[in-house]
Amino acid sequence: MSTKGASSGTAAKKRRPRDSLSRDVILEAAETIAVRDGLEGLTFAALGQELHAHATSIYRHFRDKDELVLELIDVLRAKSYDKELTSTGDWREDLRFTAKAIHANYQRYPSLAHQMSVRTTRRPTEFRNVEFALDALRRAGLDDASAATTLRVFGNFVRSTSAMEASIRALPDKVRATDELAWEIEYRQLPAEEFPNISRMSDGLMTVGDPQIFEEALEMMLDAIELRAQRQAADGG
Amino acid sequence: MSTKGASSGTAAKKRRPRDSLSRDVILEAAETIAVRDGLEGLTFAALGQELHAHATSIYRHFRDKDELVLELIDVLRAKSYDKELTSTGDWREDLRFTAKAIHANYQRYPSLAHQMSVRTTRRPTEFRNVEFALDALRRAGLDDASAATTLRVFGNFVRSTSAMEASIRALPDKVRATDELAWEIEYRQLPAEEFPNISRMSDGLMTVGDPQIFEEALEMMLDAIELRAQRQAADGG
DNA sequence: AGCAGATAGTCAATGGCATTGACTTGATTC
DNA sequence: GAATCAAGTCAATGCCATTGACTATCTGCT
Repeated sequence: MSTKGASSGTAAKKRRPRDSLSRDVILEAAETIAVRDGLEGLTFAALGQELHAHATSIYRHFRDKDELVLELIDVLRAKSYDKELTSTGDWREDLRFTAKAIHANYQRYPSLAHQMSVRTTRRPTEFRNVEFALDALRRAGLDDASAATTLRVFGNFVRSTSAMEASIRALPDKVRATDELAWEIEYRQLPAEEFPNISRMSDGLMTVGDPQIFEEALEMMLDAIELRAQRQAADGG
Repeated sequence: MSTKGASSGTAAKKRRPRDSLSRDVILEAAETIAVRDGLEGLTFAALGQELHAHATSIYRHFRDKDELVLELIDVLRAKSYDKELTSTGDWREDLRFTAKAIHANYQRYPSLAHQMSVRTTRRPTEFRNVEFALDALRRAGLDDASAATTLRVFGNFVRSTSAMEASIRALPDKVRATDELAWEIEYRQLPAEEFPNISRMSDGLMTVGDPQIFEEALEMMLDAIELRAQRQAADGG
């Protein structure tokens, strides 16, 4: 009944119905691919296939790939942690919460993490988080100027550390294996006299992707913030 | 005289003399290009041109681009900070020194920084730095286990923060401008009642590439290490 | 109803890129 | 001085983003 007869028979090439494509539809497909194949798999060709559309149709909705990826990142963030953001009253707990949310989001999409950390730092959609964190820092006892500086320090720390951890996870297994092998081989040849510390602590140094590291680092950062606040209180009083 | 007569006349295509290519020669050319055009400009074609050789000749010396880049990174690091590494006796100063050396190196080659942070973490060539840092941490008062953990925390922190700062610097100007514009526009529309902290501290929040951030973060990390050592001493005694 | 224009999908082509396999050349060795 | 083998070269492949021309299809207008 519809336009071009042969829609029933043997896999006829159909033109996608008009207006069936949109930013949202495309972003959904992009997410599917990104989750399945990572950023490397996210090509216009793959997108076209996923959408049963011609690859270049996407250009009707996004200027270029960068625009698409950036918006995908925003979508994914919104999904993960723009929801509930209510203070517990404990500034440490509040900062810990935001940090872990970012960290978790980066680990969920490892191959996007680097872009997230580098392009996302000043997105308008983050105002709410910035306000929340600033409030926590004020409650920690920092004055306005220190809170602003510390926010940037803390934000950079959380983002960059999370991104690096994720990026290492996102490396192809083969690459990681090769990298580790190179280390192993030379490690065994280290003279204990020249490298006493390494020799003594060898076990503690090997694991790299350990999620424990982030937790430890986070607590240390929070300690440092607390210390800074104490010093400021001492100065002021 | 030489082989194929016409070497004098109008720009004859010469074959590169045998054995005139080597890993070192290629890496030197790679460095030239990387400094001039960044990692994006470092292609086999560009390399070929720089070397007056056919692009694919390089495959006789490196398995693939990854191998080349990785070795380039190693060369650059060796140049920057494998030289002098003598303790000042002050553990804080020693850790600060290594951190700043890494940071400086990353900023010198911004487009390589991300790879440096992700691929370099366990290179055999870093044993000397690891040993040095571990020694400093022991002198700070940490026991073996804590020193090992803290080293990883500190190393991750330094590398990732430095890499992120560099990566942002390495973004094309156009991209950065666009990103900042988006923020600016929405920023002006924020209701001060809903975002009191942001509104009050606006000035302190705008600058992103500020090198001050790294310094602040570093001192905070060192504070945290000191605190940890103090706690450990208190526990033990 | 029928036409004009615009919008959204499609298609074919381009140019950049890494990588591969077949070739050539020249030095070394017997 | 012929065989050999490594090191340069060349042509081709395949993946990728991006562009400009083409073509349906929907909208509103008369």
